[in-house]
Amino acid sequence: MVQKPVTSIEVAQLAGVSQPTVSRAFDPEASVAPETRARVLAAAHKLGYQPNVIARSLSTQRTDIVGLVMANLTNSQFYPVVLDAFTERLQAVGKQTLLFNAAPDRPVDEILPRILGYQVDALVIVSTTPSSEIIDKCTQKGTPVILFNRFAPETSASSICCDNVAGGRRVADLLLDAGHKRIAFLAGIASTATNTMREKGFSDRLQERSYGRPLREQGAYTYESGLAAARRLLALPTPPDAIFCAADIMALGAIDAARQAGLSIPDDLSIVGFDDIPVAGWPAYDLTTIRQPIAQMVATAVTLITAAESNTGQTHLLPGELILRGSARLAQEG
Amino acid sequence: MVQKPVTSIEVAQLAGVSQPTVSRAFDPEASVAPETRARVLAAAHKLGYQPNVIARSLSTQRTDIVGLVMANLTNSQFYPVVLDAFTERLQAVGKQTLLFNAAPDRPVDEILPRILGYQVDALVIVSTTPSSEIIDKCTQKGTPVILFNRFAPETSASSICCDNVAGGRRVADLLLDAGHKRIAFLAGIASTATNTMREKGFSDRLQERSYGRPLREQGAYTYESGLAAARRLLALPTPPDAIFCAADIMALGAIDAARQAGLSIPDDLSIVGFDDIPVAGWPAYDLTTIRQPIAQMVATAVTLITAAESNTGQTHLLPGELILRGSARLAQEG
DNA sequence: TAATTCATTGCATACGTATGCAATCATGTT
DNA sequence: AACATGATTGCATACGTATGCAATGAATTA
Repeated sequence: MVQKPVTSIEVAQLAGVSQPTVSRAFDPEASVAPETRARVLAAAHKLGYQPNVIARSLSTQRTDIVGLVMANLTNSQFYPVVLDAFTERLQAVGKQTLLFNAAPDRPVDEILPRILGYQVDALVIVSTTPSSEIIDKCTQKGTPVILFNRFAPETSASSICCDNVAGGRRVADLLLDAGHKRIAFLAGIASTATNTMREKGFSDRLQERSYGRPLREQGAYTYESGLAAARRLLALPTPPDAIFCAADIMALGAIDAARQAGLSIPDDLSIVGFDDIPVAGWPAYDLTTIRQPIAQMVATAVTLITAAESNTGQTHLLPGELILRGSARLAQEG
Repeated sequence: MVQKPVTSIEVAQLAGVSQPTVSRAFDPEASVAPETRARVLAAAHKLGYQPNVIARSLSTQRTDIVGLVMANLTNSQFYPVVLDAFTERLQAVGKQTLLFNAAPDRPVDEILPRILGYQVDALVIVSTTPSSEIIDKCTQKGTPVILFNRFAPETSASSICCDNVAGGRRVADLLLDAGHKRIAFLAGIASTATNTMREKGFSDRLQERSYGRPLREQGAYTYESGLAAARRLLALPTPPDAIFCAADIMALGAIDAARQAGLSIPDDLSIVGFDDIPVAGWPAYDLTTIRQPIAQMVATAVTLITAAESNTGQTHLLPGELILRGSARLAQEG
């Protein structure tokens, strides 16, 4: 038997107060006599009353819901970690996460209006870039847009990124310092900002140190694509002695490709990734990589969300950290 | 500059109709003259009007939001796949996902009331079991509760499970048929239903075929725990020649432990997992396992959610599928 | 003691949409 | 031609909570 929902009115009747007083009793800031509040809360508990957040939202014009748009949940092994961090941080500040799955084949622009219908307090978009028009539409409606690991320079959206350029440069130095002579870049999807920036930092630094252009193979941010691209590289007449992969998940594929080819890592081939997903630390892979500072990135995002002032259009660049493991040769000491 | 939100009233004025007519124009079932609807939709488009789902919910008593409580998002590699499937299926039927992170150290019971405040249409609880009291409280309030991969027999919650017992039995047959003589079970967290059922099916079938009790080591549904537990097993005076792991993620750790011990898989040691997470199919692991039918499980859950009648307390048991790969020896032919 | 201040509470109403009911009008029926 | 039928539409109101404002009463001050 479904009982009809308990409202603040019934609590008010039981406690012998008015409905607004019940409302105020649940607001820590409100001015309510201590014994009144106690009486109301007791009545609420007795009736099993739970404030209706939906109704409150209608009145306050705030939902405490953050829309989170995410693609690639399954394959990346990176975004589950991001999602975990987001939900936890948001819950900690009393906000909830409305999750939207951006199917890879459909443009984000289609689902954003639906999300706006839920009156989310903010919109975090991970690993996809909506059109500038739709971003500005959201902002005009008062919904701040935060891009995670993407850029949209000419828009009103804020961006939070790992410093991909610096990371790429750091890897270039690592490989050159170790004395590598045939260096390759295994690219992620070419149109993504993460790939562009990482490749740019990597190539620029190689050129600065007069190495020239690295070999290049195209991957697609999946294990399988990394495996296949690495095989192509290793089948070259003169295969590379070091591969920088635009993401860990592809680096894992590259490691397996190298092992299948009978190569020893890092003696025959150094492999470096980017992200530091959990598997990268497993002894089976022991992948040298650039760690994205997920905790700080998420913390920054949550700060932007909770900040009263609408700080739009900012870009926050957080430094990655080189994690030295066993998959890449190091410079000879002494 | 934040423009004030567009409401159905303004659309009505522009279209020259009443507010209720605007509301009806957005309801495909409602009786509205075609040209009226066209005029309203045109006005809505012109103003950038998007129905306020929150306000609608207050009126209809339905939010089209499904609460999804999830633990272990990061470590399992299994639940991201489930989450992906859920959000996609729910979006396909016009529902959204409000995601709650059940921190491992905090009981689910604490966050359920908060979720109820959002008036979710249904509550899906994955990989955690709330108390019976709180389940019944939800059901009484009209919120159906669906447990995913958990049981709560004496409650009003529905359960959707892979047939873990049958899966465990199937693995027992596989290992016995292959002629294994020293069989071990690497357990997940002992209090979970998944572990209990898998172990029960496995042990029962072993006994039915008069093998006796398997060796047993305790894991915790993480890679590291699988690695450590497998090491303990392999350090025994007479180590096992086959290990059934309660979850793939632990099986991966077990494989790495075996390799580090210099063992060859499956010649020296067969390893079988459960779940069929993406990594299980990678050539580096090539793990024989029982695949959980995630798509069907999620489809069943969504059917329960969308079904008009409140079908509570049912248990849906879906069969897993044995995926034969290279990590387990097979019976000799002929 | 009278005046002032402040805390507490209730009243009235707003938030944006959906829906039962009645009113209107066009169409078809006898 | 009078009437029945059915499709559209508007009116009034409900959904549950929050908040500006006024009213009340107690406490403080002169």
